[in-house]
Amino acid sequence: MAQIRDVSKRAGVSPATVSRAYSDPQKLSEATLKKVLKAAEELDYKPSSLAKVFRGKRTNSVLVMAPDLANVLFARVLSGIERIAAENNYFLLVSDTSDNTDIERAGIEMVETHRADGVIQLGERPLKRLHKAGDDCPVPFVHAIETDELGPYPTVKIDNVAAAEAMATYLLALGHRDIGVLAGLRDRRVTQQRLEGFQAALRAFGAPFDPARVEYADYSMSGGAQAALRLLSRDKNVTALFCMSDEIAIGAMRTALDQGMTLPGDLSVTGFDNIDMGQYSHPPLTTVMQPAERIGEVAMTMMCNLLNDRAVVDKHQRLETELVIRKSTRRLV
Amino acid sequence: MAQIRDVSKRAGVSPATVSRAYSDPQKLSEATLKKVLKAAEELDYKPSSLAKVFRGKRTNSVLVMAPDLANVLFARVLSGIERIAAENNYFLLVSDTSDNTDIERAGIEMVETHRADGVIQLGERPLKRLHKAGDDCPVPFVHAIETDELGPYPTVKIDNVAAAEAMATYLLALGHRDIGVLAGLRDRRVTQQRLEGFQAALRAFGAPFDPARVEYADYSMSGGAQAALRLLSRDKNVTALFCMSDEIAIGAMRTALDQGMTLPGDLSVTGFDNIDMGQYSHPPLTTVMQPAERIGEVAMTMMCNLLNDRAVVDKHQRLETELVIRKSTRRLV
DNA sequence: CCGGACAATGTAAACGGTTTCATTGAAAAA
DNA sequence: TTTTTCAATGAAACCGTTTACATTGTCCGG
Repeated sequence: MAQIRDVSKRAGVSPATVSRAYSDPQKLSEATLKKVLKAAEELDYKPSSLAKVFRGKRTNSVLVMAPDLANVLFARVLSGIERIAAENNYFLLVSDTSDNTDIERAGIEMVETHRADGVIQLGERPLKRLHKAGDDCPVPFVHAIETDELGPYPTVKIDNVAAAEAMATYLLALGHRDIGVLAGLRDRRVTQQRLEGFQAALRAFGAPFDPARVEYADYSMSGGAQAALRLLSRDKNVTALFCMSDEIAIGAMRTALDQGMTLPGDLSVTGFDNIDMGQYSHPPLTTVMQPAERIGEVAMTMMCNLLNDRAVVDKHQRLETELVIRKSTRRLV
Repeated sequence: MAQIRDVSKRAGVSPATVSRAYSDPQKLSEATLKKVLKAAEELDYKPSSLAKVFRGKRTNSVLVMAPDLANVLFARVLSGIERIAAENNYFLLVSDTSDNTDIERAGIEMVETHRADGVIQLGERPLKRLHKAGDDCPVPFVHAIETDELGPYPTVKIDNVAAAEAMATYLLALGHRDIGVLAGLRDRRVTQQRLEGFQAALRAFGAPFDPARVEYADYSMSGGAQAALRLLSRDKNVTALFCMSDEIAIGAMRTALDQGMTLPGDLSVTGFDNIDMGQYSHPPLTTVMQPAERIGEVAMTMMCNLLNDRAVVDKHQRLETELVIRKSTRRLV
C-alpha cells in the first residue's frame, strides 16, 4: 500500500503538503493540490486512518454496550444510534454484555486505552466508577433506556412510571379491578418503576394492590408464557394482565389461548414497548409505545456533543410515550 | 494518563522492559516483572491499545455489515458473531448498510485504511471488487446468509433451495395443490432460490406452477400482510400459503384472520427462518429453522482463521435446516 | 581460566501520518 | 525602492508502543 511519502515523492512535494491536501485543501494552491491528487490517484493511495487516529488521539468510534443484541428493543435503539453515528462519521463498536460482569471495566477501559472515544450503555448494570467520579465523568458516557438519573452523565429514557400509570389507568377505566401483573426481571430498575406506576394508578382509583398477583419473568415470550401459567392457574379471578413488555404479553396470550380462554373476552392483556409484532399478534396488542429508534438517536446526539465539548443541553431527557390501543383489551361489563 | 515511559522511569527500567512485562512476561526475571507491575499499578498505567495497534498493524476488530440491524434474523446472526469475537478478543464494528450504495467501497476501505482487519457481510449486495480479484481476496472477507458461492471468499448459509423444497414437499404431502407463494424481495438471491426449491417440489409431485400465485413483498410483517391481501382477494382457491419468511407469514395470518378465515382450517400457512415469534403466533407457525446464531458463529470462526493465516477448511459451508411443524398447517381432506 | 552460549535488559528505529515552526517569495503598503 | 504581510510550502518533531539488534553479565564446558 502506497504511503504518504510515496505520494509526496511522486508529486515532488513534501509529505506535509500531501497531508494538507486531505485535511484542509484550501491551504494549498490550485496547482499543487491537483498535482498531489493526481499522484495519489495513480498510486491508489489511501491515508491510513489508523495512523491519523493515533496522531490525533481520536478514534472516531464509540462503544455501544447492549445487554442483548437479539432483543428487538435494543436492536432498534442500536439502529437509531447507527443512523446518527453514520451522519457524524463515527463508527460503532458494539458489544453484547449479556451476563458478563467484567463488562463495566471493559467498557471504560476501551476508552482509557484509546479504542473508543466514548461509550453508550443501554443496559442497566451500574457503572460504579462513573458514579463515584462525582460531577464529571472520567470518560464521555451516555446511559440510555434503563437508567436512573443519578450519575454525572446524560441519560435518555422514557418516564416508565408515568407510562405504566397511564396504561394501568386505562385498564382501570375499562372497569378492570382484578389485574394480574406480569413483571419483568425483579431486580431491574424498569421493572420497579413500572410496578410503581401501576400501583399509583390503583391508588388513584382506590383499588387495593395484591402482591400475590405479581409474577416475575425475564423479558421474553417464553418467560411471559410461563409466568402467565403460574399466575392463571393460581388465580382464576383476574380479568386483565398488565405485562411489562410486549414479549411477555405475547407469551401470556399464547398461554391464555392454550388454556382455552378467549381474548380479550375472558382476559384483557396489555404490553409495553410497542414492538412491530404487537400489531400482528392475535389479538393485536394494546401497548405503550416506546420510541426506541429515537432514544438511540438522542443518545448518539448527546454523545456527539460530549465529544465535541459542546454542552449537552438537556442532560436527562425523557421521551414521550403513547398509549396504543388495539384489540387485546376490552371494557368489563 | 500515565505512559510507558513514566512507568519505566519509576521502575528504573527501560520502556522495552515494561512493554515486555505485558507482551511476554516470562522473558523477564521474576524481580523485574514484579517491579514493573508495581510501578504500573501505582501510576494506574494502561497501555494504549491504539498505539499498540498502530505499531502492530492489527486492529483486532472486524467490520460487520448488515442490511438491517432491527431485523431479528440479522440481530441473531450478529449475536453469534459477537460471541465468537469476544472469545477471540476481537471487537466488532457494525454498520447498518440499509439503502446506502456506497457501502461496498466503504467496507473495503475500512480495512484498506486499517480501521478493521476484515469484514463480514450479511446482506447480499455484491462486492464487485472482491469478485474480480480472482482467487485471492484483497481483504479478509466472509459472506454470510445471502450469498452465492462464486466469490473467492468463504461463505456460510443454509441450502435455501433444499429447505424450500422440503417445506413445499411437506405442504404437498398434506394434500395441498393450490399453494400461493408470498415471496420476498424479487431481486434477492434468497428469494430466487426459495422459489426454485418450491418449484422443484411441485415438479416432483407433478403439480403445475402458476406464476400468478406468486406475490412479492419486502421481508416484513406489513409486507406480508399486504401481499396476502393482494393474493387472497384475487384468488379464492388457494388452500395454503408458502411464505418466504416468518415475518411475511405472520403478516399474512393477520390478513387472513382479518378476512374472517380460520387458521389452519381455511388456509395453511408456512414460514421461514424460525424466529422466536413463530412459537407464539396464532396459530403457532410451521416453518423451517435457520440456525442464525450458528451462522454467525461459523462466519466469525472463518474470519478468525482467515486473519491468522490458518486455512479455512470448509470454504463454503451450508448449515442444516430443519422443518418445524407446528399448528399453522393441516392436512387437506 | 577462557570462550561461547544464553538469559536479561537496554537502545533506538520503526509504524504513517499531523502539526508546529521556519522559510521563501510575491504582493501590498509606505 | 524598501519594508511589511501573508500565502504556500518544507523540515522535523511528535503520537506511544513494539521489536530488531546491541550489550552486559553469568554460567558452563573444555
